Formats: sequence, C-alpha cells, structure tokens
Amino acid sequence: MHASPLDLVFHALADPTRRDMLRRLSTGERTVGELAEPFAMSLAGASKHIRTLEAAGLVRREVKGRQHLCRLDAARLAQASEWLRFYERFWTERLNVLDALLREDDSKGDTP
Amino acid sequence: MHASPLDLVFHALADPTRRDMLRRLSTGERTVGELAEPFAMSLAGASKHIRTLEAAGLVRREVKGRQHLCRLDAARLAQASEWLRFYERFWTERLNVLDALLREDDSKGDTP
DNA sequence: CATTTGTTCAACCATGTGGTTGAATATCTG
DNA sequence: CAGATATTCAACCACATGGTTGAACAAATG
Repeated sequence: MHASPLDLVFHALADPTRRDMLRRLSTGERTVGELAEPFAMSLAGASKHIRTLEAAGLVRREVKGRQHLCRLDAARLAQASEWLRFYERFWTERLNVLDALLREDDSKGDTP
Repeated sequence: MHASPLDLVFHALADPTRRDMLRRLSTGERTVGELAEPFAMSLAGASKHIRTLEAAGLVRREVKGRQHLCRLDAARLAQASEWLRFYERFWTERLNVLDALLREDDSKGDTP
C-alpha cells in the first residue's frame, strides 16, 4: 500500500458513514462509542471506519482513560479542496463561451 | 449499487490514474487511446478507469466514428467542492490564535 | 472485399473493502 | 479483588476493485 495522502483522503470521503462521522465531529469531539452510536453497525465495524479516517489524517485520536476521543483535523480536507480548486474555472467560467471556444482550438495541438 | 453521486465522485477521485486523466482533460478533449497512452497499463484497463469517471459524471463521452472523445464535466467536481466548503472554517480559523488558545484552555481543565 | 485501427466485452485473478463475530485488552467502579 | 465499560484485535465472509488476457465489434483504409 503506497497510497498518496490524496488517495487516502478521497477514499475516506467516498463512504457516507465516514462523511457522516466527519460532519458530527465538526460540532466537537466524540468518543468512538458516540461516533458509532447512530449506525446500525457493530462497534468494531464503526471502529474500522474511524481508523480509515485516522489513516487519511482527517481525524486525530486522544486516548483518555478507557475512551478514545476523536477530533476533526481539517488540514487534509484543505489539501483536497485545493486539489479541486484547480478545476474551479471549469464551473465558474461556464458563462464565458468565448473562452470555451479558445480552449477547443488549443486542444488540437498535442503538448499540454 | 445504491451509491450516491458524492460516493461515486470521491471514489473516482481516490485513484491517481483517474486524477491524472482528469488533469489532462482540463486542457481539452482526448480520445480513449490518448487518455490511456501515458500509463503502463492495457487499453482495456484504462478504459475501465474512464468508465468509472463517466459513471461518476466527471467525464462525458462523444462517440465520433471509431474513436470516443472524452471531455471533462466539472459540475460534479463543483458538488464535491461544495461539500468540502462546509469545513472551510476549520482550516481558515486556524489563523485566529485567540480561538485556538480558548479551545486549548477548555481541554486542559487547569491553568498555570 | 480484407485489413488495420480504436475501443469494448467477458472471463478471470489477486487483493482490498465493509461488514460480522468472539475473544482480548484496558480502565473505571463497587 | 470482581465486574462492568470502552475499545481493539483476529479471523472470517461476500463482494468490489484494479488489473490482465483474448476475442469481438465498429469504422476507416488499401
């Protein structure tokens, strides 16, 4: 497994359960049990999802006694957002028809 | 498969080959063969990646004679970006040192 | 027409993924 | 100490994924 950070982040985000966990972490720290509670899923199952989020660097864990407190770490989300930002012009420039036509012309040559 | 659009988009983005294809599509349309060329991978393999991008709504295909022209469709990227935008405050607030210190104080429980 | 070119399809394979269960490990509490 | 609580670990399962190959199909070309 030589997956890049961006691979791990996007993969972590590609699951609704994990996105839901992140959403709930946005309002404050949660224990593993609290994060798992809303889902019709074993605790071990939810724990795996949290580990995936942790591996992607989206969640930090602080072991506090017998419970593990999880908190959001948004730095990697910022990276993902930055990656997407490159394409921003493709949905904001939508109105600029001239520009689209110019790009069409450019693409006939073969070097990027 | 009852995967939501966001699931499909993030999953499609979680692979470096597919991200690379998108990046190259940002400079103009490409045929399947052109998209596949840079990779040490069979054409059928690359074709599958393109199908994944298409299923996620990130790429549109226009069959033109015997070759299939692919173009970027950024709408779904905009959706993904919007999803991420919710968390923006967590990485822009970072500069607000006072805020960070207040959170720190809360979590300590004892002040020097 | 036969052949080459661009692409997909179908079958297959190894590995990864999301989930389960039952046992193990810590930690708090009486 | 014994027991309850919070969490992980390990083994397992069904299915998806990323890749291969060889054959098939469609369209341009001699």
